[in-house]
Amino acid sequence: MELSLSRNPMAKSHTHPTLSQVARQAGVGTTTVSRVINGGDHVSPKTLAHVRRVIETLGYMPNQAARILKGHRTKTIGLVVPSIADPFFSSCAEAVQAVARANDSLLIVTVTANDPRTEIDNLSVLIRHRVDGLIIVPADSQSHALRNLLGRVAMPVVAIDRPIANASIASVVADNFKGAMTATQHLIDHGCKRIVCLTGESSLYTIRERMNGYRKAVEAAHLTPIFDTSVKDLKSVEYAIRNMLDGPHPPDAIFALKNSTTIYAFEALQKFNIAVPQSIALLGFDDFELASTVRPSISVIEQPVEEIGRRAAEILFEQLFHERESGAPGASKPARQIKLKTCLIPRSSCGCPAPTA
Amino acid sequence: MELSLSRNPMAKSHTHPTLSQVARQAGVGTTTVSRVINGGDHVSPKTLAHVRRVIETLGYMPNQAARILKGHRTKTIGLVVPSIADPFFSSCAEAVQAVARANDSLLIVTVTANDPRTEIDNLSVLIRHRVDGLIIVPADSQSHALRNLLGRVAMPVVAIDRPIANASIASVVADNFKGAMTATQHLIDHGCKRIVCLTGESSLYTIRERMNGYRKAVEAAHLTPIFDTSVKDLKSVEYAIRNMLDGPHPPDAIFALKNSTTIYAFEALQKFNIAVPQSIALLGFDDFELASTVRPSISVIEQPVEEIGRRAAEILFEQLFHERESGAPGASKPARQIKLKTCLIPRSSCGCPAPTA
DNA sequence: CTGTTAGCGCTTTCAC
DNA sequence: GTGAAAGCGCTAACAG
Repeated sequence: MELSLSRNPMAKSHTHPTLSQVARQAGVGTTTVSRVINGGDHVSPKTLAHVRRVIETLGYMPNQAARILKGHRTKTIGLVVPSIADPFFSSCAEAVQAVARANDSLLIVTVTANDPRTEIDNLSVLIRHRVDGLIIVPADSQSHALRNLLGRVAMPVVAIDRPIANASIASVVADNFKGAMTATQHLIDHGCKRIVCLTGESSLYTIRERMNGYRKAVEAAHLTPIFDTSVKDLKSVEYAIRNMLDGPHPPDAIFALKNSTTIYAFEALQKFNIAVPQSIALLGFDDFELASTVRPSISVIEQPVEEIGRRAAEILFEQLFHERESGAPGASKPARQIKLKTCLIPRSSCGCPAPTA
Repeated sequence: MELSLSRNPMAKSHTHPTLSQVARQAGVGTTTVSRVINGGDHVSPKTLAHVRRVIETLGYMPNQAARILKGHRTKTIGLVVPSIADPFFSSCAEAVQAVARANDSLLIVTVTANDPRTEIDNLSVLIRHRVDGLIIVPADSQSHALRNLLGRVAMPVVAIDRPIANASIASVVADNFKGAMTATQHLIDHGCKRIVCLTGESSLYTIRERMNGYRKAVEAAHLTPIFDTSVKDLKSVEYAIRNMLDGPHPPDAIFALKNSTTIYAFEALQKFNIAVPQSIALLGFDDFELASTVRPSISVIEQPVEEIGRRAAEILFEQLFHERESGAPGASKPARQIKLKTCLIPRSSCGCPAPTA
């Protein structure tokens, strides 16, 4: 130990001051400093003030890592999403971060691009960092590897947007099935008979659920389900629509199962000069910013995006809380599986009168 | 020490296994295990395989905190933004996280809602967590408190979107001034004489820069700058436009300085049945998803969003790298101040022919 | 190749 | 009220 250091603030200037440096500088024991930074109980007002001043002077900031090592929480939670740039997930993320902050925790975000490998990688990094809990949008609801990893890990996890099959892991998702059913029924109520369902990435849980909801409603009305799972980008949507138009039985409605598909369909319809909703009605799953601004305005099924993120985070911190209380990893109650209601927003593209708002 | 524990994997099941548990279980020293998890050099293939197996069995994951304590990097960087839900910042965030990942680091995101208090709070939490570096969108470019905090902190920082005044802190921003000038000039080239500039939050650095660019171009053409700094939401924009329309000298063009303002203006114009661009041309700063889909499509100045995030992150890791090399906190070179080019995307609303794309 | 040992910065008994 | 000392899980000399 070179005592000279303690007197010279410049010496290790590029390194953070430590608690013991503060202690030495203040002429007190490390315990006292520790007490001061943890609320200052059981410290005489005088020492308290003095130590605080030294802390201020040195610009001391406690090193979280050291605390963690003593077995405490890291005050961080991990959020694993397919993409941050996607408005759906970024809104979720915003909500999650708000709850995290309210619980005095930080949010670490990683993105998977829906790749299971990347997902596992991200998770293991987060586990190494000992995040207190995890919120995850599973790339593959069925993944074995994922279920195993999560199963053996000693921390609360909640899945959002897509549940994790067969796992006792809490989840918060939108009611995709019912939402799609409502949407389809609405189109049927408008008198549509040939409703085409444009899916996109039909391997995803959410899309499959929506497909099922659509099928259910269509069949209940004794109509024929018509799927197009080939669509992917603007080009493919244009191609698909062009084909239908030229076919023997052109559709009278399009139900698009995701945001981007809805927009592509809208653009294609616009390009082909098809009157919406007169010739073909359009309804999309998931709301988006300018849906009400374009002409005609686009009717959609809205998901409670922000609520999904918020609820998930709340459940996570609840679990964290119980875990602390009961010592055990609180697998006590069966994991909550929450399904949030969606909401039909009728605008013009389905045939409803334009909202006066 | 209760030796019994070491033999019984169930004993502390809800706690992560430690390196020494692995060592004991494998019948080797801790150093060996440490070597194994750090690449496995200088370990006999046999021991290596054996230890790996034990690690696998126990589901051991190294505790980052302990490593950090040994003076190593935390492999985390902090990103402090006004909001994650905002497409601009979420795109930045996505880019930053990509670079972080490429550098084997995690991204911690916190949001300030442009509140200086919250900003300082967030920063100090991040510093406690000893993030390796910081990327920040300063709420207030002028803030003293911010400059001080950042100045004394022992880690690289780069500001994005808005620089930090008077501070030797690297920054990556768009060339707002030139972008606005180009935009205004373009409107002038279209023959516009009375170009109204709708600002919104005129206290922000970016907005002020854009205002200056607008003024410069307008004055160069011997026209009169017309600002409306009052606009805030759809209502206020409608009100402002209504007023101008009813006034003695209605404008022939609107230059909106931010995304939401552009959209509000578009909606107001639509609502009042003003022909765009024939009666009033419209040009916005910052591109947005459906700008090309609405009718008329909206011309905008596009910012290299993704590049801003990427460059900032790259600079950060560069600094991190140099810091490690030279030991010193690498304030060697003067901080880089990067200004990225913007780009005019002419669509219909300014009077240009609709792009054929 | 492998193990022993001394801390990293902090919290926490347990004495004083 | 206050401090000494023992670790938390890991890495890094330094011996064998």
